[in-house]
Amino acid sequence: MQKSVTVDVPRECGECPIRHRAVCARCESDELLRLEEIKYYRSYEAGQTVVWSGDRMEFVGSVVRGVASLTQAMEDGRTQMVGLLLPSDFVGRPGRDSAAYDVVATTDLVMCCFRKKPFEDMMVRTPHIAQRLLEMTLDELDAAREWMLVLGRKTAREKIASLLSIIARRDATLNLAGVEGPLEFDLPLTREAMADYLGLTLETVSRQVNALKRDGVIDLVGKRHVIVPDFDRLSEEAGDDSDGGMLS
Amino acid sequence: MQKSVTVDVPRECGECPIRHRAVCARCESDELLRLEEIKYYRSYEAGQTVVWSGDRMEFVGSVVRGVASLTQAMEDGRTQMVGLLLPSDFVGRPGRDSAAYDVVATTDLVMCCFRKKPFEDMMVRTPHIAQRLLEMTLDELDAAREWMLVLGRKTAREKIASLLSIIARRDATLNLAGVEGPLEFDLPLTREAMADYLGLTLETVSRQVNALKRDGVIDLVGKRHVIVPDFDRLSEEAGDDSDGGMLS
DNA sequence: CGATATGTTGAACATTCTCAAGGGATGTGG
DNA sequence: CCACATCCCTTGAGAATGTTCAACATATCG
Repeated sequence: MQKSVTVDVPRECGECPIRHRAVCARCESDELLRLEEIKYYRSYEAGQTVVWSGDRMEFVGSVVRGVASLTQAMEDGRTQMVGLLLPSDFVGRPGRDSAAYDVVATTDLVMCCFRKKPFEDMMVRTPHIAQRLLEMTLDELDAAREWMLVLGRKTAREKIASLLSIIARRDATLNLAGVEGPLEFDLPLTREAMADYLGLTLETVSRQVNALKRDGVIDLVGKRHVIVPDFDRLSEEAGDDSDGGMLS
Repeated sequence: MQKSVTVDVPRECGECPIRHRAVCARCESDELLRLEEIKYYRSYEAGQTVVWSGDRMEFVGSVVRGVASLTQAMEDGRTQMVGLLLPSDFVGRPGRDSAAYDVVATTDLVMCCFRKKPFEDMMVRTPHIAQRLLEMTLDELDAAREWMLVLGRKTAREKIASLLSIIARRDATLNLAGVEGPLEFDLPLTREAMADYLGLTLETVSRQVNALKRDGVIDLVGKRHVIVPDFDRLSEEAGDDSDGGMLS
């Protein structure tokens, strides 16, 4: 069942693909050396649960490759995704020892982990880490508030367009491409996961995705590969300021 | 128009009512002295806007008394509240110079302010402030994620119950009362503000508040004073875990 | 007093949900 | 290689929750 996943991640932080965006972004080379001593990699298959809500958090870490989601569930099964973790995002909360949310790998996933205690010790002695973590947490808070607008006030169609717009934008920044010209990316989420992110049902997601396709806002190759011929058009459909609102 | 508001706030941080919960909570007495040098108080009347989204942020600070809200608006007027700031909550983001949200006083409000630059300088030299700010930001992020569940997955009735439950809880902790026995508090929000918080219309808020009253979940004195005879009952109506989920 | 802000209530309507059925694609065991 | 199960997705029809629009109530304030 447990397919072995090849972990071709550089041993040295200097060559790490998320070196300049992750929690270690501000570290000097001597600080990196100390991080290297305590870091280790873990891999997960798509669908695997990384941490269960309520469980003891043994480690914190960064997403290196792949996508993970934070979800919250009610007893009756209603589920809301509350975070979409892309490469360089941080998982875990220093100073808390049980997880508040389920963390699930939505694609194959590689994480750079630190056992919690050594990391907390390092945080105290390494202001660069705490500074960067504060900055990242503030960014996440902004993203969460952006989502609150999506969840509370947007229509189903706008919600879908918003999600596509965010993924497209993050994908573009990760690949160092601008948002000019056509964008193209793979959806890292099933229709159900999109529904959980957007506070919709998967049927509504399916209908609205296909409606956007019919209207030429997006094009689909298969079910998951999305082409955005005109990013501004997508932004309009998302109800965002025409002049690309600057998110993260 | 600008009614003068009496500012009877202690000049000394040692006597400040939010001393142990605000961004200064971890400061030593010498650090407090330096904060005292750069702090100043500002008062706002209910309804006044503290900062406009997009404006230059001249200061950051803490809510000392009263309630403020963070709201985000779309061009067509749809509005979503994304933060409810109660005493001890922090306003402003160090390292950013224009406000991302409208900040509005929903009741008369007293803030303890620091001009942004001196505060940022102090943050660099005073780890206790940065540490506390990180902690508070992580708490806010948790609260935002809790709200995402409310916005995305709860019914109108559950949304109202959730909001009342949160206000009741924060009010109780501020007054050092437990959540045992009947709770009582004033709603610091109009029906419209509640609607903006919950992603509803004000009509739906009105109907559901009165439905909760009809069903004996709450009692009302006037339109704004709420009595909660049984907090567990309210939590159930909110769709929360029966065993009071520990929020903040 | 009239003007304004806040809150309530009703009836028609719309968007989204629910329930149900079915369509590929992939994988597995016979 | 086929039969079958499973996963993911699509589509339809009816139901339901919440919205919209409108009227009215109540309180405060100048």
